[in-house]
Amino acid sequence: MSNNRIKDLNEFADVFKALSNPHRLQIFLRLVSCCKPGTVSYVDAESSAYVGELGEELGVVKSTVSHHIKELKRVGIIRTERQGQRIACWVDPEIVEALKDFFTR
Amino acid sequence: MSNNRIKDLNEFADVFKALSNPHRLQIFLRLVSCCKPGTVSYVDAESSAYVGELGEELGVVKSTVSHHIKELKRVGIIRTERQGQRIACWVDPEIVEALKDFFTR
DNA sequence: TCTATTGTTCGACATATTTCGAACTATAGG
DNA sequence: CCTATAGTTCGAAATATGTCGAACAATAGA
Repeated sequence: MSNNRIKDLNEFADVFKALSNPHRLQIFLRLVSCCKPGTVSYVDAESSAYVGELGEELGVVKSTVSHHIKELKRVGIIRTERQGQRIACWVDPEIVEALKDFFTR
Repeated sequence: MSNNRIKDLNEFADVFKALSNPHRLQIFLRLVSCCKPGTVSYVDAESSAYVGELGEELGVVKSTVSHHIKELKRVGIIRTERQGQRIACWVDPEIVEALKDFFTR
């Protein structure tokens, strides 16, 4: 099925769209530091951030941050987990690998 | 100047935006095969394509292809050169390197 | 249970994007 | 000089995106 190719194409297009907004790209860069080998699935203060923090850093209101987080999550760039009152966010290391591979060939 | 960071950020955001449209991403993938070492700045039938060809492959009218090509060019993803009546297009190998580096760290 | 904190959802609005077709420009070849 | 081919520019229309503020939901702690 060459349908797979189209699916892949559109999925990558979606990922790039998610990264095409400066605020979302900033969120990505802020979070991506956790993707060193060894911290892969471990979430702590340095490898993740809370929605509120991200909003302050970006200078946008929380509803907008929430919207961006949702989009980044939808396309598989970040993962989230509730920790008490707050939601921790981190980049999925697999997507970074996939993107690296995408440009390596 | 940490202004550089913002400039970089917005430039990368622009590149991702250019790749976020499925038609433009298809053009990129169609052209990127030329980025093997050795064909770096050489434009020939296999490493480039003409605007008209790309349009047929995508199923969009030429004015739309022209628009997409212009955008891909604006952000530095592709380069073009007139060859007689036609315009040859190819991916700038440097941007592929930059993108690879972007996801490697 | 009441309150403060944190985040989500929703509606509204302004702006940007994608695409088309028509008109225009550039080049090659009689 | 005329004509065909290839591409660009422009204007219009439909759709998508980014952002805010208000209202709502979940959690922790007194």
